[in-house]
Amino acid sequence: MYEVAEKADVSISTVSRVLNNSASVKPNKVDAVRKAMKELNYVPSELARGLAKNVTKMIGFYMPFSSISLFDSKYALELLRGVDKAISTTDYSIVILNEDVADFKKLRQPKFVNYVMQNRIDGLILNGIYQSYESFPYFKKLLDNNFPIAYIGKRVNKEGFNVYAGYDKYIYSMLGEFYKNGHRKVLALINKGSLNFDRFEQVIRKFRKEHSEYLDITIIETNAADNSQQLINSLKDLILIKKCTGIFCDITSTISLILTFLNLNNLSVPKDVSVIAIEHHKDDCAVYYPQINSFYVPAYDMGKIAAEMLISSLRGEIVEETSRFVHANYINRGSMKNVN
Amino acid sequence: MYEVAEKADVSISTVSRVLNNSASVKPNKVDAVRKAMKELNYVPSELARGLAKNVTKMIGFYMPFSSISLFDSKYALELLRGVDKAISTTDYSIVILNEDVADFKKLRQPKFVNYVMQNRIDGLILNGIYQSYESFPYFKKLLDNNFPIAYIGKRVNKEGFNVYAGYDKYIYSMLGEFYKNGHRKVLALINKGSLNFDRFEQVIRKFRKEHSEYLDITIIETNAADNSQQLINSLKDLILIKKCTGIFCDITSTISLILTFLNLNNLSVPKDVSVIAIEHHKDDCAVYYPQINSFYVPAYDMGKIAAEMLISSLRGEIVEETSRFVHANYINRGSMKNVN
DNA sequence: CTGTTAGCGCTTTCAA
DNA sequence: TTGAAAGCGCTAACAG
Repeated sequence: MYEVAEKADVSISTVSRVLNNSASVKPNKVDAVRKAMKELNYVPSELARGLAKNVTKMIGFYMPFSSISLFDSKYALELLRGVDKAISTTDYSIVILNEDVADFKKLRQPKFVNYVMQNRIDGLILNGIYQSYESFPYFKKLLDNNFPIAYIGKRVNKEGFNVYAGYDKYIYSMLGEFYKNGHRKVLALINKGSLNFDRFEQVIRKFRKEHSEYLDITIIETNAADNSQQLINSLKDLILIKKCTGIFCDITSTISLILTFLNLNNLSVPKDVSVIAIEHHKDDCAVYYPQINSFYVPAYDMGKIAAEMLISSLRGEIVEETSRFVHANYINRGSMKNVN
Repeated sequence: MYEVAEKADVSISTVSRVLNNSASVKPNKVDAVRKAMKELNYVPSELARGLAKNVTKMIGFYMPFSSISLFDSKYALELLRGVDKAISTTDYSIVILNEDVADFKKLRQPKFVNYVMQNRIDGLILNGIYQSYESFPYFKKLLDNNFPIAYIGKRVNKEGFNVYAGYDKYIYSMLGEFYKNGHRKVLALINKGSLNFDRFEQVIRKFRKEHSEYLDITIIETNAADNSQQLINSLKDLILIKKCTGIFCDITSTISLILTFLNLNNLSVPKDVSVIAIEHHKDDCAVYYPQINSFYVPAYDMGKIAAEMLISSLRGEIVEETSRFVHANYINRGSMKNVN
């Protein structure tokens, strides 16, 4: 910077002003500075800038740890892909605030808290904190202090920005699909990392309360890392013996296995078993044979929207809608049979 | 920091020394400082530290842009997952240096160059630069300047660290599998984002030179974002009309479609068509029905190894092996038939 | 072993 | 419209 100032025959303050458009500078000096910057191949240090301005041009992306890592979840990745899309056109970058479980125990507070306190990030994008009792209080505090946060999930506060797809709502609709098509015994495969176990059960209770006939739902927790043998055994029990006529999968990664299993047992979809899944990427469930009905939860869009709201507000623009709902569309591909 | 110094009744240098273990400090003072830090809930600013020490505790992850984004590629994500695994147990974080194509044109140099020049990252993990003629020169220059880099791909220099799976080698083996099982007309589906198009053709040329009978390989470029109709048309041409007896997929995402297509046309694997794919995640090809043979390229391990080498060297440890080869295992699941 | 002091590279009053 | 100077929060000689 000194060199630039020298070469352009001005003071470093003027260089700074040119860099930031922060005050009026005589056009000829502006040109001189620009020229000098070019010739010297000058790149300002964001670090020093950050120190002076308390700004880092970094956005943290955090998910509370669970049995699975951020990168093990297709949903999280779709979210991140959307965030990345929005961020990559700006001068901000994404920092992955992924957390080791051991770390958490040592620090006794989520990684994102440290990053905020150290002024290493200007804003935060969070997912799933609602479901994490360890992280939630810290999140709430940051929110109360008006730290710029966009989170994916139900709104919890007046502060911050959020995007949500209404999990309770589309799960309820899903149950409704089975119910109205006459299914009364359904198997639900819930991924262990999804953190939504409790909410799922809640929705079931609500659904039962509001419907006359009993909907028998057996929940199996699946684990991406697990050996598939365990799942196969469950399928044997519940499909072959208990005769469930419907299957719900909350992630797509188990679908192949299910279809293979049914195939091997001479059962077909939807003739013998109806299937509904959640897809976080459009048409992920259309690649199977047969194609599978799904609720499409547009994680990519959600991440993108969250990031866009955050960036806008960071730039000082006013964001009118601080809470955004995205609809989870039900896509009928013929894997649901009416058994009445 | 001042407050801590005051509270502990020492100077800020002593606080700094305690923080960094940089010099011997009297135990009782150490305790006093530690205590003051706790009480004040003091968190040192990595930013200021970085400015003074020229260190940021950040590792950049970069892939040259191509038709697809980093987050659209399963391979890249597996890599990143491995990197994350290694990084998450350290005090470093990953910065995603994803690039917008428009950005690149504006800056006229890859994003990672700016990050290095701005001292925003301490090290760099790169993938696929070998195949990118735009990024390669910059990469080479950084390497020559001994900037800490670990890259995935063929070794190009004495400097830096690299991990490679030997693309040419396992592609050659793959061709060999088809050849020795009597296949002479094979369809190869190459993902457009993989950047490996040229290398693939090179390997074919080499293979043909070294084998007496002609291996007829038709390459189709697939595009993850594309409508699948185009691929189906190609399959009709090449499988139904040209009667290719083998299919090679370099990514798993097209497998479902292929199996569905074959199924609809009353063709079965491996009776009518033999299939080999590349899987970047263990047993990804085992979920299909029937299961598909694959070369397992352990992207997760590769990312992990790259990150580990980089971190070790950043910590000042000496890394003896600066180049690591990981073997791509061929897994036979019965989707290859001998047609002799 | 410890305090003083001069930076790291930039921003931002404050005067001029 | 511009320059001088005082920081941002920390580290690293240097001197004692």
